[in-house]
Amino acid sequence: MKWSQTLIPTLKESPSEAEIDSHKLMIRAGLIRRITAGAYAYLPLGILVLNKVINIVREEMNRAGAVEVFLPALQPLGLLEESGRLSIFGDDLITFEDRHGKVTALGPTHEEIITDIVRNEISSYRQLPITLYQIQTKFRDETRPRFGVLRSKEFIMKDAYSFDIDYEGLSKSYKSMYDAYCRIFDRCGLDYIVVEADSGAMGGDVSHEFMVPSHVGEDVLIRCLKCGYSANRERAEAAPIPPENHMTPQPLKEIPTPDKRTIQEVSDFLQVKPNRMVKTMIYISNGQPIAILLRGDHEVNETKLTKVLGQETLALADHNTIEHVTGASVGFAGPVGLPVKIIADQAVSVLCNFVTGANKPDMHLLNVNLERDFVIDQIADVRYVAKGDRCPKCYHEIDISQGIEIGHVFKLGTKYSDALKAKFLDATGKEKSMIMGCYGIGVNRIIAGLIEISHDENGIIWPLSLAPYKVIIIPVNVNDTPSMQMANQIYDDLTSNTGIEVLLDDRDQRPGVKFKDADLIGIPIKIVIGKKFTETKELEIKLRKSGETFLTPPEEVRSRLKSLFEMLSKP
RNA sequence: CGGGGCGUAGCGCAGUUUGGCUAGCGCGCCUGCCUUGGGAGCAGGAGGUCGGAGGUUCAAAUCCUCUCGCCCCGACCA
Repeated sequence: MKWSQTLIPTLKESPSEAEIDSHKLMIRAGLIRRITAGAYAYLPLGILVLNKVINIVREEMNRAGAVEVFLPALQPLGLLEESGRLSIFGDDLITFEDRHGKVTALGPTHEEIITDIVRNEISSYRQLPITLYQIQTKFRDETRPRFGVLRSKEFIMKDAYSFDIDYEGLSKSYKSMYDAYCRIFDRCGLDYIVVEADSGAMGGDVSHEFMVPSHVGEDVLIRCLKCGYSANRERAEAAPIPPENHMTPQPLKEIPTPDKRTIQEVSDFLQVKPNRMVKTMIYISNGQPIAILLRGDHEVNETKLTKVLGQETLALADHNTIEHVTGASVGFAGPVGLPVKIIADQAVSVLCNFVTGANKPDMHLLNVNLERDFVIDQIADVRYVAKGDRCPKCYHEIDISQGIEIGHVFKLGTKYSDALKAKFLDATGKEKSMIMGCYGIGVNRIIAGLIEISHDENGIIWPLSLAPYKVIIIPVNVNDTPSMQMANQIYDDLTSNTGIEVLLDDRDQRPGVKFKDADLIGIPIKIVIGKKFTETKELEIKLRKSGETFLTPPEEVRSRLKSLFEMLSKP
């Protein structure tokens, strides 16, 4: 491609709408333009990269034995109702009413559609297992789109669904997808880590997330840098905190704390550290109020709590309920004398002489102790891992960082096949639910994630595998006939004889402009035709990443490129 | 949805507090000259419903009301 014949609108200045590096660079390098909040147009350079990613994904899916389909963006609400996810997606679902008054959704994901197809078309174990996938735009009315294509209202996702006759088969399908994901992200040049995840709204049990560590990531990574334990925030566990056996219980004491409601306020007022305090949170579970005890510096993990309670519905109690249950306004709840079921987090169960609310207005209790002052119904792990916690496997201090979620695999089991009645007859003629797995990749996020970890002050640094063009030819002076002839000759040769994607910067711009633009758009290899060519007929081949330069006579360009490609392809 | 901010040329911004000539600046764009190894220089030029609607006023980018859009923090989120 010749620069003058395509559209690569680079910007010298950073657009004000962008906050993070990948977003800024995608706009400055002319990959994308925002059309409205959470929706982006991909310009010529952007779609070239997008297609590179898609091709890699498609190749690896096919290699893993998955079969491609293409599903509609339009979805009837009925299927979502049938699976019970209409209310779960709620306002995230983008819907509209058609001319007949029928309400239709823009698909946020496709479990229901694919399951509907499979239940209609597959009825025998002889047709299983099968894994179907598609690469398609998904729509979600995110409450707050941000960071460019990292969180947008429409985004491209590769989603795959496996159907097996038993759990052993599911494990094989899962493993096969998991391995394919590793190959995909490796080929894209991403540094990623795999974490244990909770399956959340998807249902099912086993789940892994593929994350690119990055300070702009919206997901939390809990890792042990010693033994390799890794999990996401919902899933991560900490080693139990050992009991404080050296402390002797002190007499219980009531103390006035006028208008001190939050842990921080009480902590400052009483000069007691938050980790010596216990907060009492009133939840409504199955219509009944229950109390959750947490250390003052810890946060409740509702995912874990839901599992402990075995309840589908769980919500914080409203202020009226709290006052009714505790006898005091919000901020003064405590376990002593509380007439409801009490679940204590493990970290609370090892404390002595702690501070709690007194269940009286403007009063707290000092030197509260378990057993002596109140009894609990259950000890459980219901909190998020916090700084200072230790690894549950090896007791090394745990590391908390952030990451961008680029892929997620789930073992779903029969959640959807039961709900949607996707059944088959096994070899003995018995009807069974299909065993499902689902596997997603955020295609746009791969691009943004890659840029986050691969750029410098001059712009993007593409790996060979994703680069929109592998080589850019820069004739320093387009008005110098010999240089231009040389540039065209190499361009024609590479384009027609090697299949290497080449961009020829034929613009009549000063060299500085062209070098800066080449760096900004991140082309891995530059071929510069300039002073050296005029003097000695040599071309300069320069690498974007390292800045290394090789002087090469024109007839050796192809062989030089070949060896450089080999070098750059190595991880 | 709560809090904060912004909307003036393709991009980045000043001007708005305290209303007042033809609405400015940098980058980009067009023409010419000159220049050609890291975002050159000179000269000339094009480009604006000041987000939109209504109002106050002799006069509105500026004040008032309504409205639309965008960004940030939080809540939310496979």
